[in-house]
Amino acid sequence: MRLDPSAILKEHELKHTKQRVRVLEEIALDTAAISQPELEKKLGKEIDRVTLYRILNIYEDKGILHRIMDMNGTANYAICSPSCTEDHHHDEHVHFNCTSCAKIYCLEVNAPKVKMPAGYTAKTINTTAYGICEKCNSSKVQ
Amino acid sequence: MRLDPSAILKEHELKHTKQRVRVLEEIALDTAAISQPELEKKLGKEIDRVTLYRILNIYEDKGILHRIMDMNGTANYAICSPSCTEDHHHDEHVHFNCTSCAKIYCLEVNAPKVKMPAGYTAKTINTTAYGICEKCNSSKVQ
DNA sequence: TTAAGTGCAAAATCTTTGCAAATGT
DNA sequence: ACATTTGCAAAGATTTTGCACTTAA
Repeated sequence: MRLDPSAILKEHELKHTKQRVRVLEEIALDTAAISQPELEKKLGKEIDRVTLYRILNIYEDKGILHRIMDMNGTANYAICSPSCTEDHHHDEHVHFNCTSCAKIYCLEVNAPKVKMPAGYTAKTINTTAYGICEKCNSSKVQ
Repeated sequence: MRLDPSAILKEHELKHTKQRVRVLEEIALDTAAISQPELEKKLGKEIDRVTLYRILNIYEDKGILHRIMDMNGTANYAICSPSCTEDHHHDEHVHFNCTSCAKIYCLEVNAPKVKMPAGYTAKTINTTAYGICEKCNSSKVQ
């Protein structure tokens, strides 16, 4: 995964602080999206809870992270593809939400187009599959 | 929309109370899903906030309502199709979330199938389109 | 009659806001 | 040096829990 926290911050005209760098590092560790509670748990000693809220919000606004809500209404974050901008998130791939480990994966599969009924104009479409991920499937007790 | 609150309650072996009936009536008023805060606002004088939580949870467990999370992590509820059971919700149609009025519509369009990568087994797929709904489009100021 | 459901109070969480101190440019 | 960012405290909102009172069967 491409990741140079300093470059990303500079590119978006954000001040370079150790908290902001740590958040990006932590999120980049895994290809799956990470939930906010998980981030809190991992960074809780280094970063104040409120600061984490603010950093995640800024990152989402700037198009650095995209936010995926899971079934429970919990926010999950993943690094945006480089084509994401402040105005538009290109997260139109399929998400896979594992019902066993709760992780959300961004699959390399484009979301299929859907025909809208007359009068409805869709701007973005979000597709999320729920099931068992590869890791959980292979570690399954038979 | 099919709706006989008493019959639904009986069918699922739930006691018939006026609060439970009111919740079903209120949700059935609109074809769009209704958000929990909206329900609270409408029923707040008749039903305690805590009771509403409990009723909505039971209804979801029993397969009477299905819950759709919106972008903000707010729960929205719609009446399930009659084929929904306690074990499995058949809400595999497309949802349309209007970014103007915030309503969520259950469209009569089936969610397209998506091919999963090796190792991933999907149980259900959820597709949500974001955009402007028919009502908002037609009342739009030019 | 009695098991289940409701409402109220209160605890536990989660999220936002205000402000003084610390930090990056 | 100065504007921004952070951490803490506290307010606000949401969700859960416990328990006495009420209600449906």
